[in-house]
Formats: sequence, C-alpha cells, structure tokens
Amino acid sequence: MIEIEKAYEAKKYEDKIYEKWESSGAFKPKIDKKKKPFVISMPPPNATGVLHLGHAVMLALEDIMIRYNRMQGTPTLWVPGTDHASIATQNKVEQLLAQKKITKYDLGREEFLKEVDKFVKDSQSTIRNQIRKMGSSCDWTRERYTLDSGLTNAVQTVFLKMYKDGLIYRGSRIVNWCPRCESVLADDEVDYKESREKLYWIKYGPFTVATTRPETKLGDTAVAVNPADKRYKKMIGKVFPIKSALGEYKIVVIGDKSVEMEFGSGAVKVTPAHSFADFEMAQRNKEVFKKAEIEPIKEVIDEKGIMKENCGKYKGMTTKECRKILVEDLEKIGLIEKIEDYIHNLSICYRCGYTIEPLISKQWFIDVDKPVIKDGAKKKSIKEKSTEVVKKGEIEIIPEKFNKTYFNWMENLHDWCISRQIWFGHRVPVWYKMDEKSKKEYEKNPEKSRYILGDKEVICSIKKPDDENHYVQDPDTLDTWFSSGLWTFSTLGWPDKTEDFKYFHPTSVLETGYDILFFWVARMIIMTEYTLGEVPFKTVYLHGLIRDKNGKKMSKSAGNGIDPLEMIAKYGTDPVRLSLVIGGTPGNDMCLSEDKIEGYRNFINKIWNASRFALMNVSEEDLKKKFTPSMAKSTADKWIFTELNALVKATNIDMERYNFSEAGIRIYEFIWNNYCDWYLEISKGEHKNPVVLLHVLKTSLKLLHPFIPFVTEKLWELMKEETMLISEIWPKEDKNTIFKKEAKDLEEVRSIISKIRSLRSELKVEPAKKINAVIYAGKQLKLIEEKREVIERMARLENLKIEEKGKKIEGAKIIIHGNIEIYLPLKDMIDIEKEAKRIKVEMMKKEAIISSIEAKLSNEGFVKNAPKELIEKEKEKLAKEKSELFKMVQNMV
RNA sequence: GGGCGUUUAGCUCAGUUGGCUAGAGCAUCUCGUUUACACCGAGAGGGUCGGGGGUUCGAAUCCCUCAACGCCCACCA
Repeated sequence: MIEIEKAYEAKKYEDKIYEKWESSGAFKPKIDKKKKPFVISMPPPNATGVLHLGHAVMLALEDIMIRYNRMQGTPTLWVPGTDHASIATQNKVEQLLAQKKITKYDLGREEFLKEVDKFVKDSQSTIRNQIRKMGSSCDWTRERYTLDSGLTNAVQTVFLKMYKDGLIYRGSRIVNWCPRCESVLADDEVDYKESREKLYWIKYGPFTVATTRPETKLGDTAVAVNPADKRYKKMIGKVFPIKSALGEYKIVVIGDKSVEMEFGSGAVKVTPAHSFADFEMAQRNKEVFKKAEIEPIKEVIDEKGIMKENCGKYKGMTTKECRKILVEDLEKIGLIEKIEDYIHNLSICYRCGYTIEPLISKQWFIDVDKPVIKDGAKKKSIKEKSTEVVKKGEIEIIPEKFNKTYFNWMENLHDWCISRQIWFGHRVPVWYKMDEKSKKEYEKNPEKSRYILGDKEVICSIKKPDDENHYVQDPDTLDTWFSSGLWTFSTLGWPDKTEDFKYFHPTSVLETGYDILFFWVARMIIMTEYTLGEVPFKTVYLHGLIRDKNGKKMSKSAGNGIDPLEMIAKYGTDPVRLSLVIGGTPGNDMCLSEDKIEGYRNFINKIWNASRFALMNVSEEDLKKKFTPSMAKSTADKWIFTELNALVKATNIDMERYNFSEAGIRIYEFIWNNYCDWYLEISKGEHKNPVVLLHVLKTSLKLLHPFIPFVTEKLWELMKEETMLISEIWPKEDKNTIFKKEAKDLEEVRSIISKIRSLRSELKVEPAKKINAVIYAGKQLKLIEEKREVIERMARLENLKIEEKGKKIEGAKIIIHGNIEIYLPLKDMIDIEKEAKRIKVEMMKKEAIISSIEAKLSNEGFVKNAPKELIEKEKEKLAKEKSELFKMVQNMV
C-alpha cells in the first residue's frame, strides 16, 4: 500500500520534472542513420515577446507530436529559437528610449543597436522560461536566434546567391511607406482600417474630381477617364491647364479601363508618385504622357510624410496640415464644389498603426517571376516551383482547404520588397564605391543621403571589400521574413554541411497559426526551394485563433484576454495544454474560457485519484510484477483490456491523422467512464486484480503523456518505475488481450445495473437504501450468478434471487433486458396506473423501432445494397427488441 | 469586387468514404458523505442537424438553391 496526497498540486512538481527531463538528455535525439527522424522547427517567438495563447497552443500541439514520435522510438528533434523581429523590436526600444526623451538619432546607429541587443538579451530569457513552463520538450542545446552569427552567415550566403542569379535587384518603385517607422513595408505588412473621412469634390479644369487626399493635387499629372465614356472620350490625349492655389499647372487626359464611369463624375485625378493605382495607370499610358510632354512622376511627399521643396507655400507641412490649408485655399478661390462624409479603408502600418504614404523609393526586390530553378531542361521561377510542390503533394497542408488560399496568394504574388530602412536586422551585404567627397557627405547624414548610393560599381559580398576605404555599405536591413524564411535549415548549421543538416532536413511538420501562412510558411517554401532545391517540411499543420468564450477575438483593449501564464500558475500546465488542444480542429478558431481549463484541472485530479486508489490497493511486490496477458482473469479484467485495446487502436489512428482533439477526448472518456466508473468500482468488491488495475492505468498514462506530460510523469515515478515516462515506448494493440465474449458479457451486467439504478431514481428510492430483487436470467444464468456481488453492490440490492426462469411477480416493477427479466418488488411505492402507463409508452416505442427495422429489412433495395454486417446487426437488433416486447406483453396479461 | 468557410442540445463543439432511436463536455434539475476523488458519485430533462428542393433502399453527411454569420485577398478616386 502506497499513500499519496489527496489532490494533485501541479506547482509542487512541474519545475522539478522539467529539470529532470532536460538534464537527463531526453530532449536530445540520438542520431541513428537507419531510422528516419521526426523533426519540427519551432516557429520562433519574437525575442522580446511574452508568451501568449497563440504561443501556448503552438507549443502544446508541437509537444504532443514530438512526445508521441519520441515514444515511437523515432529520433526526434524539436529546435527552439527566437526571432529578432526587426521592426517590432526596434519600435519597442524606440518607445522605451522615448520615455527618457531620447531618439535613435541621438544615440546613432551603433549605440542604438547596442541598446537593442541589451534589451533582446534580457527578454530572451523570459520567453525561454515561458516555453519551458509549457512543458515543451525541445532540444535547448540546439537553440538558435535569427540574428546569431550562424544565421547571419546563412542570410548573407542566400542573398549573395540570389544576387548572382539576378534574382535580387534594386529598383525604383512605388512602395508602401510608413512615415513613422521611416521604412518601406511589404504589401502584406499593410493593414486596413475602416475610417470616416471626407471626400472633397474639386473643380478641375473641365472636370470635377473627387478625392480623399487633396494634398496629392500638388503631384497630379493627369486626369483619367474610362475610354468608353462618351462624355470624355474626345478629350483623351489632350492637355488642360488646371487652376490651383499655386497657380496653373498642366495635366494630360488618359484613358484607362480601371476608371468607373458611375463613380463620382467619372473622372479621376492621377498622382502617379503617391498612389499605387495611379502609378500603374501612368505605366500603362506612358506614351500619352510622352506625347503631351508631361513627366508622369511628380513627387511631393517625402519619407517623413512632409511636403517637399516643390510645394511652394506648403513646403515643410505635414500631409495633414497641408490638406487642411490647401482645402481652405481652394475654397477661397471657389474650386471646392462640395465636401462629403465618406467611409473608406485607410492603409496603416501593421506594426505601428500609422497611415501609409505610398511613394516612390529605391529598394531591393526579389524577382518572383524570373526562371532560375533548374527543373530538367526547363527553368522555373520561385513562384512556379513553390506552387508546384504543394500541387504535387510534396508538401501537404492540413487542413486541405488552405491549398486554395495558398495557390491564390502565390498566383498574385508580386516582386517581394526585402529592404527595410530599419537599423535592427541583417544588413544588406552590398557595397557602393564612392569618391572621398561623396563618401564624406554620405557619412555625415546617411539617412538623408541615400540618393548618393549609385548603381555603378556595386559589390555584393559577405566580406568587406578589400579597399574598404572607398566603399560604403548599404544602410538598409533585410525584411525579418527573409531570415525566418531560412529557419528550417539555417538552424541546422547550413551553409556548413553539418551532420545535423544532412540528417534532419527536410523537417517533418511545420505547425503554426493560419494567420502566418503567407508571411512565413509561403516564404519558407520559396526560400528553401530556391536555396536547397528541396522542401523545408513535408506537412504543414495550421491551427486556428484562440477566441474568448463568446467567439470574440481576445485583445488587451477589450479586456477579454486570458493569460496562459496566469492560468498555469492557478491550475497547472497540464490543464492549460488540454484545454488548448481538445475542441480544436486544424484551421478552425477555438473558444477558450477559464471554465474549460478548470474542467480539465478536474480531469487531472481524477487521474491522480484513480492512481491514488490503485496504489493503495497494490503491494510493493505487485509493482515489481511484469504483466502478462494470462493475468487477465475476471470478466471485468477481460472487458477492460478489450476496451483498452480498442482505445489504443483508435488513438493511434487519430494521432497519425493529426486528430489530437479526438485522441484526447477518447482517452478522457476511457479513463473517466470505463476505468474509474466501472472497472475501479468493480475492483472494490470480490473481483480484485491489482496487477491489472495498475497495468491498465500505466498504459493510459503512456497514452496521456504527450497531452499532459507533468502529472503522468509524476505518477509514473510514484509507481516506482526506474526509467522516465518521456522515454517509454508507446503502447501497441495487443491481440492477446482482446476478449470479445467477456467484453459483451460485462456490457450486459453494466446495462442491467444502469437500468436498475435508473428505475430506483425514478421511484425516488434513497440511494443508500437496499432493495430486494429477482432476476430471471435465462441463458445468462451463469454470468449473472457470477456477477452477483457486483450487481448487488452497485445497484444496491439485497436478497437478490437469481433463477433461470419463473412466474411473473405481481405488484413488482419490471425491467426487461433482452431475455432477462428483473423484478423489483416495491409494492408500496408503485402507482399501478402510472406503471401501466409507463409500460405502455415503452411498448409503443419498441413497436415503432420494430416496425422501422422491419420496413428496412423488407426493403429490397436495402437488402441488396447495404453491407452484410449492417444487415446482420439490424436482424440482431430486431430479435432483441421483439423478445423484449414479447416479455412486456406477457407481463401485461 | 474575388475566394474560402461556418450554421447540429442553453453554451462550446464531435460526427471517418452516406448506414443504430444523432453524441460529448460545460450549464440546468433531482438525489446523495457507500474504503480514490465534492476538483466527487447516481439519475434526469433538453435537438424537425439554418430554410426549401433533389439524388438514394437509406442524407446531419452528396448535389442545387435561399438565408444568416465569419474569415482571407484586392482596394476605387
């Protein structure tokens, strides 16, 4: 007999258990070249982040996969790490400095970066510990950081390769510019926010045009109309003078199908330098501009969102100020026709929320359409190749529905802008040759002297050029997704041909939220296919968003967020993990509430107490005994094993299919409804078998370990196992312990007990009161006799008479179960009328069932087409129902 | 505007290629301290599977249609 505490206290054990795992080396795979490894690269949390529910669900799911595979005996590697998250981190440090009234320019690039590094080092350890708190069994000896020297080397190597292949180019383009971050953003780094704006109707030469951004009028070079528009058709190609607050300027009328005739006046002012749509229109109408001798690009807004030199009195104003004053000025000269309220989507920076200003800028791009990847005789673009690997099934996306989303995104992919005007990140490895004078000018104020960086005599190199004194390095850094795109292989030591890289790449599963399918997953596929000519992973598993109880997005401002760390402190890690996994299906959002976590805490405690009971009933010697199938003796033993086998089989299928929620529910139900409510209860009587009691429990602990590693490991230890559960071998189905007949027998006993209990409750017999009963067991006489003790105890009976058959007992409650009749002589408690009614209702139900089955069986189509097993089953059921009905009729008479 | 998805008990969701009288957890109600556990036990109520139509011997499941809700992408003055 072994006594353990009455309730499981997670806090007492979790940290110690984690330490034991880690120090034992259990997280480190043993490379075995004969075996195929299982590998996950952990999506690196931001180095400055704090663990949130998105991380928690990611860690829970990945740890389940990792532990499950490890227990299969597969060499299993989970690489942890952190992301430098360039813009996000830089912004954070800038904010901190702002509190001290310091700007990054006060410090200068070098000092500022030192500050950032310091900040990163501090917060990295926070997130590391929080990953540990979740029980994540990742290999910390292989931890990486997107900005460590190895990864920087990988980034530069890939950049160089792309540069040589002509895949990377520098070009002037209209880009999304955040005046606050003072950096370009990629298309998908732009968010949209619905906002209430003004729509200004401006008299515009022979036209009236509407705009939400009047300040761009200063950069207008054309008016666009639909070429099919009868009103304006004849004006296309003509030049008109336009009155403005700064005097007159000329525009040319261009025809473009994208202009909608019905909207507004059907004429649009065109500002190619500060609008994507307008830029494209200008490109399509180059010739028209040429003929009219009008330069299409007229830049009027600079990189800080300030009106440029060429804006006369508006020079130096912010766009907002300029808008206000310009509108006033236009009103004065009677050019404003009307001003309306207007709701439209404002483009904002996804990092800081500031309004985006589209402008023309020289940036580095990756050409997604250039054929560079050799594929037989042909060459394919990275876009084509990345589409192909998913189409061909080399990469499987779970759930499948995201294939379409992925293809759609790939098809519409434009050249990827990879340079950022951010200090923190991987510096673009490009050097520009300069004479003394320009170099001095440049170095005095690199931020404002970008234009000096020419296009001639450029070197792309990892090392500094030999005559370093004549070169300056490109001041820009790379998009943070450039480095995370290399994550699966850069973390394994590439570009060195390390053992790790050769053995562990490509990885097995990439598990992450569907919200970063484009940001990250697609980019990894692109970068890895290009660099290595292989896929980064074979399976993509996408989880959904965690929402609150009411399905609302969790957010700080709404105050409906759940802090996983707080929940862990309150309930323990295991319940938090379970609540994040159960109820979730790939690609679908999931609701989470504290109630749910509490529910799974209760389950953890249930397991603890089931183990407590088992340990109390087991001797030290029993613990040492090795289980063999012959130890299954009683009907109950054989039943629980049969159930256990079914559980193992179904769980394995679920795990292989990534149905973790289903697997979890299944084990939960087994433990609670089969093991605790029945097997354990039966064990309290005559039919004790401590070895089986323990063996079934231990097998369950193995199945549960990937889901709730801490409590299972602790119990394993209490069961005096020498090795740790984390390294145990996963259960297999054991055909020697499947006993169909006994399993069916026990189900009979179980439903007899349930039916008696139900009737007792209906009659309001006190739970504690024992009542008399008579069972006419028919063919089941032997079984019922054998299980007398169980039935008596669990149904609370006394003076139980068991006969093969006998006469109807007057004034007794009757239960018909197949061929078995059960009489409960409760004369004084029975209302004869009511009883007759009850039986009548039941008979009617039975008749309905019987006629429905009979209809089925006499249906030719059914008999011809339905599977044989099903027909057999229906026949069996019909027989049972008929016999029960027959007995009821007999009893009525 | 283009695409995707969801709709099953009061709530959150399961429901494999069509095949029990449609399930679970939570919540609700009744009763209960019988050698693990009140973080518990026993029992009960509750659903025309969003509406309509079709295919089929048979539809929650397949097809069509309508409705409501949600998400992603593109963004137009």
